[in-house]
Amino acid sequence: MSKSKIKDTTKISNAVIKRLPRYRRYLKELKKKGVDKISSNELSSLIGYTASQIRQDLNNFGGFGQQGYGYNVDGLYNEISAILGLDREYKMVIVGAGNLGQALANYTHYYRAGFVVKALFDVNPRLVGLRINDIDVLDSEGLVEYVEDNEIDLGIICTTKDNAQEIADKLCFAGVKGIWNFAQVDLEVPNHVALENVHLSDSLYTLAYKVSGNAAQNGGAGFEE
Amino acid sequence: MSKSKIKDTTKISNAVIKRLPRYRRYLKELKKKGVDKISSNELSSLIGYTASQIRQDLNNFGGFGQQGYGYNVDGLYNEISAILGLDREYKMVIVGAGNLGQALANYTHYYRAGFVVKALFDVNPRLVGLRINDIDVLDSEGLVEYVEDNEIDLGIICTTKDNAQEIADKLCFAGVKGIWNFAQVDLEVPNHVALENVHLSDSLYTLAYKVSGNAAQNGGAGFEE
DNA sequence: GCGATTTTGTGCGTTTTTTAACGATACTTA
DNA sequence: TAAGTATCGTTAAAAAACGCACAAAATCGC
Ligand SMILES: NC(=O)c1ccc[n+]([C@@H]2O[C@H](COP(=O)([O-])OP(=O)(O)OC[C@H]3O[C@@H](n4cnc5c(N)ncnc54)[C@H](O)[C@@H]3O)[C@@H](O)[C@H]2O)c1
Ligand SMILES: NC(=O)c1ccc[n+]([C@@H]2O[C@H](COP(=O)([O-])OP(=O)(O)OC[C@H]3O[C@@H](n4cnc5c(N)ncnc54)[C@H](O)[C@@H]3O)[C@@H](O)[C@H]2O)c1
Repeated sequence: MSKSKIKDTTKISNAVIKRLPRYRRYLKELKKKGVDKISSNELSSLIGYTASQIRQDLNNFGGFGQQGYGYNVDGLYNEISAILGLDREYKMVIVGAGNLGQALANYTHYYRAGFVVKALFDVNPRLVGLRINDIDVLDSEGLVEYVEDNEIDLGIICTTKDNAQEIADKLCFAGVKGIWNFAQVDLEVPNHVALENVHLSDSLYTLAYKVSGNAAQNGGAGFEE
Repeated sequence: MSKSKIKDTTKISNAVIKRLPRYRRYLKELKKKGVDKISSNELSSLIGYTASQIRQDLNNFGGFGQQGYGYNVDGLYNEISAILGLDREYKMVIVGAGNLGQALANYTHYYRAGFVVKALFDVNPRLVGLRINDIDVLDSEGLVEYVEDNEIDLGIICTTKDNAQEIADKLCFAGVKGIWNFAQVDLEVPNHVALENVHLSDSLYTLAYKVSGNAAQNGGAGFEE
């Protein structure tokens, strides 16, 4: 499927990466609708990025399209999935079995996408021992050992912000490859560990800014980011 | 406090706005520690943005600092809070009282910050009638009327993606000023309604990208975004 | 099978964003 | 109070991101 042309994908800008999941979402919809092929122009009017940007984004990874034809929906979907690393399974633990930790554990879609929550961890003895969506809540004393023994790939931090750095340190020590952080704090992790923050409050405050008189109104079609 | 110099804040770039909540978080910490003043250089080594960028960002809104001194922590915190629109109260409803809707309703910090959840809405009769964190779960039949009657400012969408656009339409019709969307879909809203998306899956997939071999490693101190 | 048409991949100019440099200004201390 | 120092606000330069335009290549219709 992919051409033999070798691209250096080691320094793709963050802006490009952030758009990939969005491409994938639209391609998934198109697949579901039974659409076989799509041109950058058609994609553009769906997604809201310029056709030029779409072509340029995709070309960072390889020539997935064909002149005069466009892109094969199924093929492109698979390529992007592979680029994102979604063609494998990720073992995860959630640390902090409170509101958010439980909500994530109950969310079944990730499992289907290859993200498997193996265990939850908490310090609260009233939570330890529970089963949430068939996943055990374990005592966080055993976190490091569990992560090591079960070769956990990703740690999800859903504790209060005061404990987050400590948890992150433990997770990194135990060998996770990435951390998905929901605590409202910026964590320090070693270079070889990936970090993705979900700062919900920051997002809400951004919304407040847009709503309050200070901000310019969205002039366009409701796309952003 | 603020100088009389008039700035045109109607076309501040999104990149700047996204950094404001982060400035505010660090200033809050400094306040808590009893720090009175801070220079752009000191802030830089805390936050990880260049001192130059910090000064330029802040200058978009006014000259909050003083030469030879720096910035007054308390004053700057208040200025940024005001810019973000956090010096008022927002009335909110959550549509979709599932995992995520309940997690948000249970989260008490937003209340303190002026974001008050007035009601949850759901179609599921088994959820309607419940009280979550002292907030009623109402039948979503009455959504439009409730939003109109109670002058709700913001709608939070926590339903499945298939219903999200319909809910958004109702919320907009009923007069909300902004929508915080957690459904994995890009919504269309009128120009005068602000929209902020939290695409959790996109964030997770970005993490997968960074973890998978494709990505370049984070060369620095663990800061990003 | 061939010409008209479509559409990509890509070089290049433009815009946006970030970083650097520095004069102006206010603080600090002796 | 005045010299010296710290630090901002701002302008200029550099870098990054984006969009335009077009040649090359493949498709599609006849
Ligand atoms: N719930 C939300 O809507 C929301 C919104 C914005 C931000 N957040 C952030 O997400 C994080 C979690 O939020 P939440 O609402 O689930 O909080 P929560 O209080 O419901 O849950 C936190 C859980 O972490 C556990 N915990 C604390 N220290 C721990 C440790 N050292 N090891 C293991 N477990 C530990 C607690 O026992 C608790 O069960 C917080 O940092 C919060 O600021 C949540
Ligand atoms: N929970 C997570 O961890 C998670 C992660 C990523 C994305 N999301 C997204 O967030 C959204 C909510 O997730 P969730 O886990 O809370 O799902 P959920 O299924 O637990 O809750 C959805 C709720 O919405 C209600 N609902 C459906 N249609 C409605 C309508 N028309 N009006 C009012 N209520 C309606 C349902 O009855 C249900 O209670 C989904 O779009 C999901 O894709 C959730």
